[in-house]
Amino acid sequence: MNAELPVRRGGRRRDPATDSAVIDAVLDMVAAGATLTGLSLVAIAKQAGVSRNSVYRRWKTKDELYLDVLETINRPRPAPTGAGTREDLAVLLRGLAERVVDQRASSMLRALNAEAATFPRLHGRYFEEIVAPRREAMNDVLRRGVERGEIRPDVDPDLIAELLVSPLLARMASGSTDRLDPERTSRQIIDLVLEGAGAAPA
Amino acid sequence: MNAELPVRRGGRRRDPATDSAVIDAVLDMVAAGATLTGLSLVAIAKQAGVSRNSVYRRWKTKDELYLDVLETINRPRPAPTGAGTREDLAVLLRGLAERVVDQRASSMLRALNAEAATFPRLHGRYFEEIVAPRREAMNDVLRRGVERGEIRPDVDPDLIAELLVSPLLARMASGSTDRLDPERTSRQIIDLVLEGAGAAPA
Amino acid sequence: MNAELPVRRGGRRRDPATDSAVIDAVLDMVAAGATLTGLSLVAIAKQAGVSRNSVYRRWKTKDELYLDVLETINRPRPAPTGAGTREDLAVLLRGLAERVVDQRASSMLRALNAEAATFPRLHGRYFEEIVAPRREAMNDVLRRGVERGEIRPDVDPDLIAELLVSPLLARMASGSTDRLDPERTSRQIIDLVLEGAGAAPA
Amino acid sequence: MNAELPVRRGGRRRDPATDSAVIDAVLDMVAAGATLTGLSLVAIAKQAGVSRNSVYRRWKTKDELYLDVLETINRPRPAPTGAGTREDLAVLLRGLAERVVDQRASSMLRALNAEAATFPRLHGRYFEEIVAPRREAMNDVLRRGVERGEIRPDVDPDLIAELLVSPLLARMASGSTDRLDPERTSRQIIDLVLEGAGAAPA
DNA sequence: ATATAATCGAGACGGTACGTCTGGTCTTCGC
DNA sequence: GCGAAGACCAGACGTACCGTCTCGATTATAT
Repeated sequence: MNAELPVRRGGRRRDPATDSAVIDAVLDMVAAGATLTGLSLVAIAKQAGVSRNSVYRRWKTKDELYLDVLETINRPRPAPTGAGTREDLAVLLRGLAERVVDQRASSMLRALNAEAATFPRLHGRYFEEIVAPRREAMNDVLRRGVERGEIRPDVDPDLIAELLVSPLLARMASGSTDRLDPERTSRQIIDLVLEGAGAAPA
Repeated sequence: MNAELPVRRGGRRRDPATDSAVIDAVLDMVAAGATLTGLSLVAIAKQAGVSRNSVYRRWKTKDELYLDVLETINRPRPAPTGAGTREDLAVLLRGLAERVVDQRASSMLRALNAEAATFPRLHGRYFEEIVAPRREAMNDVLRRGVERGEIRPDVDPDLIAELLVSPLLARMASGSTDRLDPERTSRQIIDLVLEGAGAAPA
Repeated sequence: MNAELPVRRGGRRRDPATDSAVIDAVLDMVAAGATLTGLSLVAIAKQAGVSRNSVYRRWKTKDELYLDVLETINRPRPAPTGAGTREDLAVLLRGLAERVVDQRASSMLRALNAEAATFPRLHGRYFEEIVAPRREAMNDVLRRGVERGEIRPDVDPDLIAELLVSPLLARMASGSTDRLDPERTSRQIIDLVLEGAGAAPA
Repeated sequence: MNAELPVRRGGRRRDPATDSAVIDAVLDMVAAGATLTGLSLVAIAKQAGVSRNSVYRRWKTKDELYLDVLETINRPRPAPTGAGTREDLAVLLRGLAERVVDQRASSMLRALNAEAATFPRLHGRYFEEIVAPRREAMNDVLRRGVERGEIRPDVDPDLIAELLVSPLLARMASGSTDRLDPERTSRQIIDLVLEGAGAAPA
């Protein structure tokens, strides 16, 4: 897990509980309002109930540590069933919504977005490993939707995708994830985007 | 502007250029990636080319200073013309998009959202003075749209509003405001939300 | 007093009490058994009741600080009256003995001798400014003694000097300065060195 | 040699080379300018090319280790021949001078004197086992000298002893043992102390 | 032969101290 | 009075080291 494992030639083993205690501490503190730059390995160690030494031994910089934290966040993404466009979109949006509802995960991601400039490597990794695959999956579903005749072929699919995920992303960014029921909200968004808000001209 | 003005009995006058230099410094540093908690009055003074003393004389805390910075951000909001729903929405969205494109303003707001927990007073003010009025205006337009028969009456208007503004808010949050043409993007969003992405059943 | 004084263009003045508090702290701690290498500016600051900052502002290294401490030790050396060899020697030895009796001074010098290798510059200064002049004075007195016919001309004067001062130096080195009466002990040493311990062959 | 040897029921034997390597390391480092408090078992282990474990297994504290080091220093003391006072004194002083010339031994003793307060037990042992017997021997010789009519009976023998040994002790304390020829210097000191530096009144 | 037992090097661990840096306050100077 | 310079205390940070504990490998004794 840690970037740089020394060659094992003997000596005491690292306590695996320390790793998770530290990562938990990071998530808790960020969820409590800390910024990524504001956090220090020292403060994290204190919160984790671990000696500074043990933290610095594992991660030289905050960057490396946050990478491992990100790894923890990156849960397996849901696979669309292929039953139908509406259902496939629901699977994807529900997956996103569930992450948004997870206070610790969404706080971490919000912080990462806000401080992307300070942690370019971290932000890049986040994009490649978390954002990109999900965006790709969404595109696949939309493409199949067009083939099936369920999605208008004359609209930029990227725009459709943006319309679908932005409400959830915006909530994550603003932290207003209180009254968010993943299942219900996903459905509502999909229905509205597919059918449109405009009144049918009689 | 400043919370506490001393009784003027003589002596040198405060240099008004100092005020704007400091506020500019804050906006520049936040746009450059600084967090609100991470900034210190000392660092700000250095960046503004002003003595620490001059900053502390004007603002006791970061909170007070940021309030004044926020004031600067809060440009007059555009008034819908009333010509038609589609046009009115375009006016509102264009106003939002223009703010999103402004690097310094959008960085400040992104930071404020990310650290809302740390600056509750500030965040409250931001909500009351910037978010609420615009949300109200949007609701007005949608209500009139329903009355005019241009907006479906069977859908929660809050959800429609959310769909309309979220793409721009999400871009602000993620900082990807590069290829954002306020006029064009606003139109695209409105069109898609009103007409829907689903193919009409033949 | 301190090596590097900044150009004064304004700003708060350094508190002179801090200087002496720190120097006192050093003397006290060394007298209490601390070694020169063992002492840290941090510990000294704590003992002096002063912030670390204030210490580091004045002295960059322990070396510089100890130089100033040494300055304090270097009290004016007594001048022989010229009345007679025995009396002149008494003046010099009494001066040395008094310094040996001073716990703080003698502890400092003992420490300095023990760690000469670690503080070569410091030890050099000590030798030049404290040891050398006194050694010179002793030589002058002995030379005059030879001229007056009060000191044997056939013995190396350096050896005589060494015999005179070593008992006091040895006591300083071993720290056994308890029962040392400067006046009485000086006399005894001089008497014995001049007259010899050997029984006159009848 | 080491305080606490485990009951032997099997297992690997301790490498005797380790003991001497460690003790050598201590003597070398002290001779190189280290203080007794400044040395740590860790640093000693590194210098000795031995694992920390092996050091701590043998000595719990620096105190215990230094005791063993002291043991090494304590070479057999020379026995006066009884041929004559002058010769007996020469034997004793030569023994002392030889120890003073030994860089490692004299550095160790100088350090021990400088830090006597920190290592009272160690210093006590040093006094009892090294200083006291030699001082006693010196007193014996002087007492016999008085009986033989070679030493003035009207002078405190302790003062005579002090005069004899102090030049060598002072050199040890100051580290100036370069140009010290044990044989020659001992003779010179004895001659001068016995015959005195004062010119015989014609 | 095969337990048993101690040594040894490597290294994790908590604790402590160090020197640096920065933040906010206070004090002095010059305009 | 204002702005600039800087002293001052408090506190955090990252590093380094110390003494202890834990582990695998090795080496010797005892069964």
